[in-house]
Amino acid sequence: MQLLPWPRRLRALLLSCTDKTSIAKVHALMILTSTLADGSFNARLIASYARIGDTLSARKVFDKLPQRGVNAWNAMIVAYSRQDHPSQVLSLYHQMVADGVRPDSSTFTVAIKACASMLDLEIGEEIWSTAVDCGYERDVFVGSSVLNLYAKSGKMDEAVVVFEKMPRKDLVCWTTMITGFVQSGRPMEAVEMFRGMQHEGIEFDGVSMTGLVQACASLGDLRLSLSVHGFMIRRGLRMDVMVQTSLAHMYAKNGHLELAYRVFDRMPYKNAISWGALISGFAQNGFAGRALEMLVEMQGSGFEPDSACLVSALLACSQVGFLKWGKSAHAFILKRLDFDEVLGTAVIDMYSKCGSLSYARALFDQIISRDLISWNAMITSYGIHGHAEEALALFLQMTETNIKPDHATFASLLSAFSHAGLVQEGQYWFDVMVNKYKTTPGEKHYACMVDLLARAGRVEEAYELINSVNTEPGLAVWVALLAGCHNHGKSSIGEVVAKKILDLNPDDLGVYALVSNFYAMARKWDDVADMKKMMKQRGTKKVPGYSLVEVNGELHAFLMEDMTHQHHEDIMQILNKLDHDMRAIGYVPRNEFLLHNSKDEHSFQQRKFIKLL
DNA sequence: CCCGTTGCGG
Repeated sequence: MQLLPWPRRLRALLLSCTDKTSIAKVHALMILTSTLADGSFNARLIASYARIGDTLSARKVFDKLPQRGVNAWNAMIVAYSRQDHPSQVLSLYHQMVADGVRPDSSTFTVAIKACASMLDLEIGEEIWSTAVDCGYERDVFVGSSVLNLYAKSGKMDEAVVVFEKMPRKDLVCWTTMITGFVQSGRPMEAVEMFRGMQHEGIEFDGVSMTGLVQACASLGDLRLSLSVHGFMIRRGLRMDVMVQTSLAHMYAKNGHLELAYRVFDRMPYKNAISWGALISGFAQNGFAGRALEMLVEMQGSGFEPDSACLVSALLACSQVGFLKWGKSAHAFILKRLDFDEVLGTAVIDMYSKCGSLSYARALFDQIISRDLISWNAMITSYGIHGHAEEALALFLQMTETNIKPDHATFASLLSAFSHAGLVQEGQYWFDVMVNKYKTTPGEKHYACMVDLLARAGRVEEAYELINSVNTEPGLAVWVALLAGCHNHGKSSIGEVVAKKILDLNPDDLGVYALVSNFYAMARKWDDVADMKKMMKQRGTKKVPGYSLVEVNGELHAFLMEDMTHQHHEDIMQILNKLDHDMRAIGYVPRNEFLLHNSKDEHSFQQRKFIKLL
């Protein structure tokens, strides 16, 4: 065997080390031979410790070095970056600059990546400008890192400026732009970027394809999705877990659950995220039972659900008011997972939607990590349950934190006032929102205000409010106004509004029921007949509304004219008694809301639904 | 030669 000269043997030895003891032996050898003083070798030793995840030993070597070259600094910085410690990366970067060591391409790349992961645009831009001063403006690595910094900060227009100035754009640069556009909610531009990359003759890989698939997912265009899927099969792309999971999610998110399941079922290797893609798909498309079933199946297959899976499961429980399962999901989280903002908010939302407002509030007060959406969820909960004073109290408490209310916060607050019928308060806070918080009111806010005024019978004022806005209001606003017209006998405005609603051609049966009831109130019998006809046509295509009640951990579903419940007789008896008692204290039922159509088909679909649970 | 892009959730 031919002996290599000492330094080269050391390098080969270090590369072959896979555990701490063998690295320590080479380390000792380096001390003996004084090789540690060599800037390129001490960096390799640090990198070796870092590669096996032993950042602490790497740091010990680093700290003991008599003088540190750029490679030693880089090795240590990369070690922290690998361990996902961006703040350590930045602190070392600053120390290095203070020590008078000139950073290189690798240093800038990793330092800017650290800023991107901490969403610190300001420091990132500062480092970028230092990099430009040091002559790295045209560097692909530094450049792609900067693209990612802008992308993660939601500044895609700035990213485009940098991107277009880059003399050489490689696969990673294009991919960063594609995923950046997707994450900024601009999927169309992501698709255009992919086309641009193809046009430049740069071959795609699994990562860039994942970006394109995510773009398809958020566009929700089935034809595009299918053609992209076909394209990757034709081009023989190696399908790894990530690509397949993103494909399954693309179909699942847009309600094509059979297609999603087909992709999922054929995956040779699955992980918790793949399961999560399917569970969220079922939950978000109203298949609560299937979502929960999959969570159980997942555990049966030996996978530990992660926090995203539980968020979807909680959403499923919220939708059907399944408190028993929601509670066990909560218990699972306490036992196995850490509460973050998302998970905490999902549990709060579940308790609230399952009727346990006090549990929701107790949890809200208890969890440490609360962000904007957590506050919004809690304020919404009070609003839904009709507690406008509590909603306002919470809002005021929120203004004392450093979390700033956004458009959704005000939408929740205004909706709380509208549910409670507090007109003056609603108007006051609408004014505060516009003038103090400089929040431009959107569709939702106008819908709340119109609802608020219309419920109070101030239909003309509501109508004026709509007309004072430049943009054409959407369905929700008109519906709120028409409900007011119906309840307060305002025929003339109502007729205009009803026509607006019908022009929008909504696919919600309840909306047609409202229009029909309005016409009945206005004694427009021909229009009532038209509405009934239209509802009958559309009604057969839609699953009807139903109520779910949980008793002792079991869900019971109820829908019109369905007599399949095992305690049907008893329930009817109690309902009749309640109806009698209510009438006795002055309740007048509003029968015009009742619909009678295609009961047999509905009952059948309902039974199918119950089976899924 | 190292460094940059990477799938599910409120």
